Amino acid sequence: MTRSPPMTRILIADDHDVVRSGLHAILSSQPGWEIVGEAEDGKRAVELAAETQPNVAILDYQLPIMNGIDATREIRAFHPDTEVLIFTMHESEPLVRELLEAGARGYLLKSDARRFLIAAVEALARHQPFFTGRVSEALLSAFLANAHTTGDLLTHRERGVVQLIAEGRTNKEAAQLLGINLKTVETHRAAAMRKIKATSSADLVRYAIRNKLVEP
Amino acid sequence: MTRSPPMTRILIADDHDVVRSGLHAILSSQPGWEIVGEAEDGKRAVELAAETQPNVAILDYQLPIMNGIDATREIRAFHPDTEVLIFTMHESEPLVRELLEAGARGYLLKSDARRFLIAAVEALARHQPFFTGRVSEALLSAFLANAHTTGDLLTHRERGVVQLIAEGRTNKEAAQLLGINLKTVETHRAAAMRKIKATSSADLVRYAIRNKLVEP
DNA sequence: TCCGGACTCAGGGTTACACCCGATGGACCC
DNA sequence: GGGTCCATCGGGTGTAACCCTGAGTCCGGA
Repeated sequence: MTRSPPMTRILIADDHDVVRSGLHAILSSQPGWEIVGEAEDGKRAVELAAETQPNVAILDYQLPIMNGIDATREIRAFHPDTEVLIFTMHESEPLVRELLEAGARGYLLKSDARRFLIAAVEALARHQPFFTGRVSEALLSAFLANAHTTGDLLTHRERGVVQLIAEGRTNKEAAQLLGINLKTVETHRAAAMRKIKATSSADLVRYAIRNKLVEP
Repeated sequence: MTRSPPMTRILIADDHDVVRSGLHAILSSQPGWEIVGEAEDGKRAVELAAETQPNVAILDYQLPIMNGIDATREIRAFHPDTEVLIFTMHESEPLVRELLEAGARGYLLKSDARRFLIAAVEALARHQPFFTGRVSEALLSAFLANAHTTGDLLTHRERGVVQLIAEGRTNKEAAQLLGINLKTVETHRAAAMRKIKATSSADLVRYAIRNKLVEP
């Protein structure tokens, strides 16, 4: 079943189907490239990555249910051979830091897609980093040199909980989606609210929007 | 040069080339449909509309240089036969009002693209309105009938309550600030959430941010 | 090897909110 | 002068959220 030139297997995750169509159209025209899955939220992306074992996973940063950072972490944890290309609208350096820490090795702005998408996937398939915008490999090496410049930001779990709450989920729903106990969600939520100095759920939602965890 | 079945001539304007690729892939597979131009900003969209005289212009709302509303106005002013389909990420009622006023007759959410794009273009090509999401033809006719009754979905009191809640106040605090009873606040809040179809406080906060009642 | 942080879960209590029912008074309008 | 909408207020009930404390596992760094 395997062919002599190894296929580049690609997974696409974006909540807008027109973007998925666009990526599909651009990528599938390349010889030797194959779209092995399309997901519309982060949770499904992780599942599909487990099923299809792609070489490159192209993830929108703003994904429902599970954001791009957490999805990257999950994918990289269980399938280190899968390289993750983050595909996003915005440029934010704290964001990039967290993404690199999570294991992403590519960062492509949507406005650069047509020019650099092919090159980005080629680079990732060779396990080389690829960046557009102000992000550069220098940032990567500088980042990897001095590790823990991350301030008192939220932990992975806390961020995931905050996102779900900001999307309108109740604590109980978040617990079900994350597969953990309600009490654990309450703990993470309280810790997050303490860290970001939020005194109400509305504060938490506004924080999530400012930090692009969810869309307004 | 003209063919017996009249072609549907389509103009695409979106600042993300991957979205343009997606639209192109979906639309050009339809028999009798032709993409006559692609623009990446609003100014270019107006120029291309003048050159190519499309039947349907698909405009992203968030366009560089000239936004979707102004582009719609220009296109409709000089080429009333060109119907405008607004293609956007978000749903915002004041936005829709302005767009309808500017002359757009279609409103399609990007998340609904694959399901409804074909139907939307078909409708527009027949000079019929098309909407997805909470927008409906009823809104259009009601809007065109009496401009000011749909003026604002929420009443003054409801909007004030929504704003305070989105700022992080509790119902009780809002009642004290407004000098009314807690039960009254609960009534207004419930009415507002019903009207804006919010099922959680987070939905309400995001609505308030979208409509600029509060800062993120 | 010890220590701290992250993640997990739990009990028990108080408060706030959601949802159901109801009502009154006033303004506007045909 | 009777709709219609808005704004105001109330009772009752159940659920969810919030607050505090404690405590176990696991992992990586000093």
